[in-house]
Amino acid sequence: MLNSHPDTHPAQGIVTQLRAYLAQTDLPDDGRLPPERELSAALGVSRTELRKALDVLEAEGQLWRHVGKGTFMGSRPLDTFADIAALARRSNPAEVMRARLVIEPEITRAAAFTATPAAISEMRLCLTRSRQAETWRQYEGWDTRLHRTIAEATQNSLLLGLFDTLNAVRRAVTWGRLRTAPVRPLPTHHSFAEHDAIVDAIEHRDMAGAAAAMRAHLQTVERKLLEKQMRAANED
Amino acid sequence: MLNSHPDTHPAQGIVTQLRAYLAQTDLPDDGRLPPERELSAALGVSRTELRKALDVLEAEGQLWRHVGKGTFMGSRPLDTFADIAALARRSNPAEVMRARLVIEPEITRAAAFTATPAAISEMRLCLTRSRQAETWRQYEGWDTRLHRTIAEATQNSLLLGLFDTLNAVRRAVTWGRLRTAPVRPLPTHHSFAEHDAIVDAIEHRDMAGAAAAMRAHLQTVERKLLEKQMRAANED
DNA sequence: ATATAAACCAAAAAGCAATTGGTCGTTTAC
DNA sequence: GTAAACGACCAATTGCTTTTTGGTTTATAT
Repeated sequence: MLNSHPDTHPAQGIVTQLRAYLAQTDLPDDGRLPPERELSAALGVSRTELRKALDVLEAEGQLWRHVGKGTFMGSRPLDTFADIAALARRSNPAEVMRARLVIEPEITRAAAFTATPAAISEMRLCLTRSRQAETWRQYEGWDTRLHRTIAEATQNSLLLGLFDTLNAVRRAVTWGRLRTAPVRPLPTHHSFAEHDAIVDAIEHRDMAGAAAAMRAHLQTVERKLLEKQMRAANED
Repeated sequence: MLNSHPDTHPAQGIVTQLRAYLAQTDLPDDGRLPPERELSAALGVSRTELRKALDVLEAEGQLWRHVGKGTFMGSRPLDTFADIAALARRSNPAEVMRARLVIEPEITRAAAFTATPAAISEMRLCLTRSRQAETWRQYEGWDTRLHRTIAEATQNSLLLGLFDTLNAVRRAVTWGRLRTAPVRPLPTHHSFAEHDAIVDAIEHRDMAGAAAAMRAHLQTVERKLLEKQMRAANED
């Protein structure tokens, strides 16, 4: 009825019409444009033709669509670059250790500012349990839980998420054969005193001290790891 | 006040009763045990007393609980927070800002140590382009790229991945209506000088200075954001 | 005093209806 | 005759409500 003269390719005209609409219309913050059914009615074209025009713009990369979600301007948001497996593949133990040295002291510093008494007593529990551990596996469990409790104490779910990601990559990265010995942790294990120092600093709201203690602890872990690596290399 | 009294008599019996129940009962695959209300009825004890017993077992690390989920045997599954959308849903602009303040200065510090001349000249390019930006969208593009170039300069793919995660969450979080104004960035925009200071410090291998400059920059951004929020609130 | 029962709370889950891009079949128009 | 238009349907997704669940508080009773 309306376009009684199909002189040119009709789709092309609808594309320009759609471009004009997008240029002059205020889109919401997320760049979402109206659903196809509404838009086709607003533009006075059929949904079929509108979809052809949208196909063109999508091929040009100017918008992206998804069933149930809608149609959005801009480029499709890259989903989950935080793929643990991919990260672990690209990374290596040395990088993980350096990343921990960058991230965890600052998380500890923040935790010293925000930790609740409940969080601190949970840290103390981890200290006690890790000392009572009969196997290295148990010890590692409490050690991991201590570090995560510190991250939780920041009361920042995003920081906690980043910590978890870091932790997941740490476990996923191949640490070669340098694994824990089957003997039980000795009471002179370096981490005990270092963990105590960290929690003490947090309890005293000593932000600088907490960060320094965590950094010192991780540096010790790094050194021990290198020594193990050396020994393993010499055994070959 | 906490555990001055061992109070072995009442709770201890329920703990053993609960242990016996857990030993003889077939739990589902996920290790979930009945809700407290059912379990207390089944064991013939009050919920208060059952909860005391559950507290003991939880402190021992034999089970974990979560509101809305339930109570489960074993150790709490370290929920892999790699999902950007889930993180964004749990987080908020204030958390994102705080997380940036915790993470990015240290990344900048590390970058000051490892940045190559090529990386530094790319940072300089971002500075120039951001000054030439005609729209806020363009400016944001170069600003984002500058920050990412700094993260790349750490030459640590894991740190870069964590930065990307942080950045993705930042974009995914709903910033409400406080969006960029449609005017072009003024030459007196605070970020210009601050960005310069960051890159200068990196170029001079001044790790402490680079971290401080980044922290100052982010604090300015935070302040400006709060001002915007205030203004938006007053307009309502 | 202490334990109990009940009520309430917020987080999480489960269920349900509405929305939305994608697809197919039939009808309509020129 | 051919292509557009229309309608119906589908599955993914969202938004909302209701239910469940651990955690907390309050009043009551023993």
